[in-house]
Amino acid sequence: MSDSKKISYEVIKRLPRYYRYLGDLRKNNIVRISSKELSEKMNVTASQIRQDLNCFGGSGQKGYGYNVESLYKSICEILGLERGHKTVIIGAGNLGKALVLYKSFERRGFILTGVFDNDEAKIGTFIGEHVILNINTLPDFIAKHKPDIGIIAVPKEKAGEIALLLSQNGVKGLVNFSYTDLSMLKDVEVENVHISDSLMTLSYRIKDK
Amino acid sequence: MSDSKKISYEVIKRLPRYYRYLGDLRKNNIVRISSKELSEKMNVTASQIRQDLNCFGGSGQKGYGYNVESLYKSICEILGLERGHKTVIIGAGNLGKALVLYKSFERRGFILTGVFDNDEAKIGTFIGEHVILNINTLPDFIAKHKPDIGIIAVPKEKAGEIALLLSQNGVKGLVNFSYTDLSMLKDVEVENVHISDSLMTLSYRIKDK
DNA sequence: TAGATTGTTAATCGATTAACAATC
DNA sequence: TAGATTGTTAATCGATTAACAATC
Repeated sequence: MSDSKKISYEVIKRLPRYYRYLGDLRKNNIVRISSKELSEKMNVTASQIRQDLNCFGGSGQKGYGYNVESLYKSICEILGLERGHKTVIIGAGNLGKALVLYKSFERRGFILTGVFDNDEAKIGTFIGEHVILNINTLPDFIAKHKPDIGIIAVPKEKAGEIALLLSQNGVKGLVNFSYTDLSMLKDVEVENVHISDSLMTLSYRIKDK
Repeated sequence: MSDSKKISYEVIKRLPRYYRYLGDLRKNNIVRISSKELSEKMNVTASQIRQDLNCFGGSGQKGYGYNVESLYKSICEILGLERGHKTVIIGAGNLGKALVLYKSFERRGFILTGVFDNDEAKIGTFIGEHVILNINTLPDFIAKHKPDIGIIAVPKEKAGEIALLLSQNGVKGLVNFSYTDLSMLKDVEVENVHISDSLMTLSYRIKDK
């Protein structure tokens, strides 16, 4: 019941992975699982699993393990996925387009409410069922629709400015795909997805092979 | 000079970020920088920077700091970026298409040599200048062109099979975009880019705002 | 009841930070 | 020389793992 301990970022980053594995178990109609069994599937220690899950109050049962369905639902709730976050995507280039068309976000409770660009040639055209809106109308749009999350898929030169615009208008979180850091911002949480960084890290790891 | 200490994954993951900041400094014709100045820009401790950079033998100079150009080049070499890794992209869906058209990879030394799909309707058509090849021809292609890195942008049901195919044919590293883990594989390094996970983590972080 | 498995405390391990002698 | 700043050792902090009493 104590939600008071601070949960480390390390733990939070692992939650989506637990959620994924539990989702699979659930689909396969598996009703219960022990930390030991799950640890073997996920290739982590059982001890870590018990520690992690205990950050959110005992969802297991001694001598039995964890109920898959109820643990799945708990994690969903802890992550705040049941709220149906509204998102906007800024940037209708190649990546932006791919993100608009990526249906899986919606399946996980993220609802795309608007797509924006500053290119006159693109504004008014469609990506799937989404019309591309003028970036100038973003403040009004946010005031009206109150999206939580902004997804930034613009060139790095524009990213800071867009991030500021979003946060100043009340967007709470950003996913940043541009090749720059947006960590200087107050009042907004930022998750960076730097695909280039992953490639570089991989490059290092395959050096001696 | 001692390359013998083991470098932790934590440090390796930070290298691309150093590389990015040094690249910016370099573009602005800044010649030298101290760990203190860099720490302020990057919002980390100077101590961490010195520790990190020292994993690879002293590239700094006491009383002076670090030479931007030479440190930039060192990190480039440490990451193995100067080798010009050949890549293949598997999956010509929305994400695959965006990745093919994403020119920045090439700028950072990753050379796209082939794009593959299993959809007859797509095979033979072009994305930019790249023709989509039949997935069945992948083993021959790898034997001939020897790509290092495979980028997996297929639905999760196919990902395991594709990963196995790539690794069995000698590809050394994988970047996995599909919503599943590919960590069970031997003989191949895997970097996961789970965009959904970032959204979920963000969802948690904005809960109380 | 006996067996299983959690929740949780204690021990270990590793990463980060602080401190400072070495030296440019 | 005096000042600056590294490389590196030592101290601290936090995360992971081990252990086990509690209990279903």
